[in-house]
Formats: sequence, structure tokens, C-alpha cells
Amino acid sequence: MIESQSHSLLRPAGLGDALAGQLAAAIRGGEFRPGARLPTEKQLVERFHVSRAVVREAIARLKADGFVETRQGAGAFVAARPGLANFRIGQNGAAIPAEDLPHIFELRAVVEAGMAELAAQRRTPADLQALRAAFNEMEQALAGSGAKDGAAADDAFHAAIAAAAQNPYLAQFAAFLAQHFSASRAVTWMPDAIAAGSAQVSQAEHARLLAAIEAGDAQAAAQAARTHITQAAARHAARLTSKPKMPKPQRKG
Amino acid sequence: MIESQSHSLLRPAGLGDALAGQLAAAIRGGEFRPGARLPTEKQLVERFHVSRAVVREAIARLKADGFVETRQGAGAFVAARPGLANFRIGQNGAAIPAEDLPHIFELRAVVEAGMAELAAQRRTPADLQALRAAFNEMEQALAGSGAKDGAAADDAFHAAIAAAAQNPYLAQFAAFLAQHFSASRAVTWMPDAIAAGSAQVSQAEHARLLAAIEAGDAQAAAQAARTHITQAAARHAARLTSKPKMPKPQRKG
DNA sequence: TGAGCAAATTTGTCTGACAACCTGACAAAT
DNA sequence: ATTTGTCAGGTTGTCAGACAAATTTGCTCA
Repeated sequence: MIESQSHSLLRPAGLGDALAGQLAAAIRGGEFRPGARLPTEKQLVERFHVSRAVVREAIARLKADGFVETRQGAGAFVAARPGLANFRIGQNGAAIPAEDLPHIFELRAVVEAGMAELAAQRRTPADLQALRAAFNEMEQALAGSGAKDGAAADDAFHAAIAAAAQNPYLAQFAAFLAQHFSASRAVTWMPDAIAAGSAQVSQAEHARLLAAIEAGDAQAAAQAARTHITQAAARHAARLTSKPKMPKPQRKG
Repeated sequence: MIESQSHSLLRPAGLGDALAGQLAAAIRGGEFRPGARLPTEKQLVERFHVSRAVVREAIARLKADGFVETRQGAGAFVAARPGLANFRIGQNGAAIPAEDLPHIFELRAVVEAGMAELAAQRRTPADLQALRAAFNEMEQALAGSGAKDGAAADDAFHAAIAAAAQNPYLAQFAAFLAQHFSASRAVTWMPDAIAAGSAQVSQAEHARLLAAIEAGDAQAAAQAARTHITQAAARHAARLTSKPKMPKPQRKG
């Protein structure tokens, strides 16, 4: 019988989702080895007391997640490397455990440092222009011109570094990692954080990163990126401990 | 009308898979913005001339891939960051385009270098023991003792480096990247490749990597890892161009 | 023992029905 | 004028049954 996963303030997941989760856990737990055939749809229907449609949806999810492959007439089979078709941070929808954060930021530091190094080596005049423009927008956001969105400029700055590195996979992976912390970056650029000087510290790190890339100094760029992410991790951790300060839930419709 | 995606030597994908691919492409292509509502199931049924079951399976896939979120009674909505819940190399089941390989290996080099650096700093006596043991197994596979599986020892060697780095996310991501090239590593340790000296070159790179980690020399370890991956990329590329040499398809039941 | 074929089984797709939920419009109350 | 409650229509979630396409199994025969 499927155990309903109900998120405290959110809607319960559907049966298909729940069954997929259970089957994935069974595969991960070694109940089915790579290449092994899963129970037939009919068997799953009987075992879990759900309709065939639910079973098929669960299998569709498992296929998307790289856990199984299906062959019409034969069955569903555990993939050669179940679940390794995707790289994912954390479990579906669940918050990242706090004890994982240092490891994730360290992974980010490795990736961002490597990317900054390549950016310093490969940047074009157009890249530098984009970097400068984004940097200047952040400067204006700091000066309180009010018309500039610091967080968006921060995103643009990092996207420009990624473009300068000229490796789309590095860029995608860095963006993938960063999007897990987009809320933290947004907080960095809120009025209270700017007033508290937090954004200025971040911007000083950006300045060092920019200077190194402009100078074509790969080592300095890597080091500046490493420091920036290390400090971002500290800022993020500080936010987690200084719990609900919830300044203004400025919600844009 | 759904265009059938048929893989040249593989079975055609189902309609659900094909529809999911098209909807994902539409979302990626900007046809639906984050937060936008997708056409209703009924509309998709009419537009694509498929049954509702196919539509639902496609949506289940898109949910698993992080492209959409559904709310019962309301509809399916494009996720805040569509497709970014997972990081994936290549498209589902399709071979990685050759022109992407250099970029992927470069990403691997960045990650493996960062990991080797940490391993050199954090390795324990037990780590060194595991590294040595794996290295010795590869030596024996090279000497032709026959009882040792070079590819498995190669895997174990890299797993030991990952363990020494003491960052599970780095380890997982490195393994994720490496599994896309597991066939290439297996070829490195086949009798013909050993006879041709290819495995010896790889092992010499392992030796430098091991020496640097044993010496606790982080810079040398990073450099040795970078070189190893760069050479692995060259070996992989050479295999792609020297096409079907297909020595012996030794298939283990 | 191996080849050929029919029957059984399994996945893929379609169709129809009902349950649960959502949204927008409108009425009633404050 | 604003807030709350109700309801109709629409949408997703689940169930059930039927048939098509592909694979596996079992049986017969040379």
C-alpha cells in the first residue's frame, strides 16, 4: 500500500509520484539489480492496489529519471546505472540538509574557480564589456539609484563569466548549482542587506574577480572565484541561523 | 502531429516520450514562460491527436524532469526554472554529439582536478592504502596475470580518490560524469589495448596522481588529474575515429 | 536438438466514467 | 465599498475495459 507523502503546507503528491518514489527506493536499495525485470504492470496493480494508469505514470517517471527502460511485450528493466542519468541536488522538493551545504558550496567553488580560470584565458572584448556592464549595474544598485536590480545584475555578471569560459557544459552546471541558492542571492541585494553592508562585501569580491579576468590572470581569477563562493557560503549559513527576520515579503503579483 | 523519434538501431520511443520531448523543446524555446500554464490535457489531445493517457504520461515525464508542476483542477504550469532540477549530459538515450566531447572532458578535468587537490590535502592512511591496493591491481592486470580486472581496479582507484576528498557531492558528480565514459575505460583494459601500450600510458598517469596524493602535494595532484583526463579525452577521441575495430565482443553472461 | 508456429503474456494506446480540486462569477452580509 | 459564501463549469487524478503491437513461452515435428 502506498504511503501518502503529504508535505506539511503543500498538496499531497499523486499516487503515481508516490509509487515512483517507492520503486526508485527499492531499486536504489538493491531489491532489483541492474538489468533485472521489474514486476509486471499487472503485478504492481495488485500489489499496490492502484489502477494501471497510476502504475504507468510511475513507470514513465522512472524512465525519465533513468531508473528503468521498458520494452513492449517484455517488461520494464532496471537500467544499467539506475538513477545516474541525472545529477540532482537533494531529494525532490525537499530542502537541502544543512550538513550538506558546505559540501555543495565546495563543489560550487571547484566549478566556479575552474570556470573563472578559463574565462581569464578566453575572454573576448565583448565578454569584458558584458562583465563591466553587469558590474556597473551592481554598483548603481549599491548607490541606491533604485532603478537597478542588483540581483539580476549579479546573475548577469556570473552568466558573463560563464560565457567567457566558452564551455557550455561548465556554464550549465554552474547555473544548475547556483539556482539552488537563487533566494540567497536575492536577499543579498535587498535594501536591508545593502544597508548592512553585506552587498558591498559581495561586490568587492566581484571587483577582484573582474580585475583578474580583465588582466587575463587565470590563477588570480580562480582564487577570486573560490573566495567569492566561500564567502557566499558563509553569508548563506549566517542567513540560516539568523532565522525568521522576514523583513518585508515584497511580493510582486 | 507528433514526429516519431526513432533511434537508428533502437526501438522507436513511445508516443508519451515523443510528446514529452516536443513539449520540453517548446518550453526551452520560450514558447511557454516560467509560471505559464500549459494547454489543458484536452487541448493537447486534440492538437496532437493522441489519447489522454499519452498526454498524461508525457506530463509525468515533464514533471520528473522538472519542467512542469501540476495542480489538480488548475492545470500544468511551467516550473520556475524549467529543466534545471536535474543536470543531464546529452539527450535521453541519444549518443553525445562528438563536438560536445571536448567540453564535457574539460568539465571533467575541472572536477577531477579539484577533487584530487582535496584528496591530497585530506587523505588518511586508510585512503592511501585503498589507493595503493587499486594501483597494484592495475599493475597486475598490466603484467598479464590475467586474474585481475584492470577496469574494475581503475574504477576503484578513482573511487578511492573521491573518498579521500571527503566531499560526497564531488564524488557523486565525478562518478556521474565518468559513467558516461565507462565503455571507454573498459576498452583501455582490454588485452589488445594492453598489448598496444595504451593501458601503460594511462597507468603512468595514475602513478603520477598517486605519488602526488601520497606526498600531500595538492598542486601536483590537481595537475596530474588534469593531465590524466585530458589524455583520456584524446584516447576516447582516437577510439571514435578508428571506428569499428571491434576486436572481440567478449560478452559476459 | 533445433526450427517453426500458435498461444499466452506484456507493454502501448485508446476510450469512457467518476472523484477531487480549482477558478471565476455572482449573491449576500458587513 | 469590501469581504465572505456559494455554485457552475472546467481541469487534473484515478479507475476500468478494450484492442494493438511486441515479446516470451510452450508445443509439435523432423
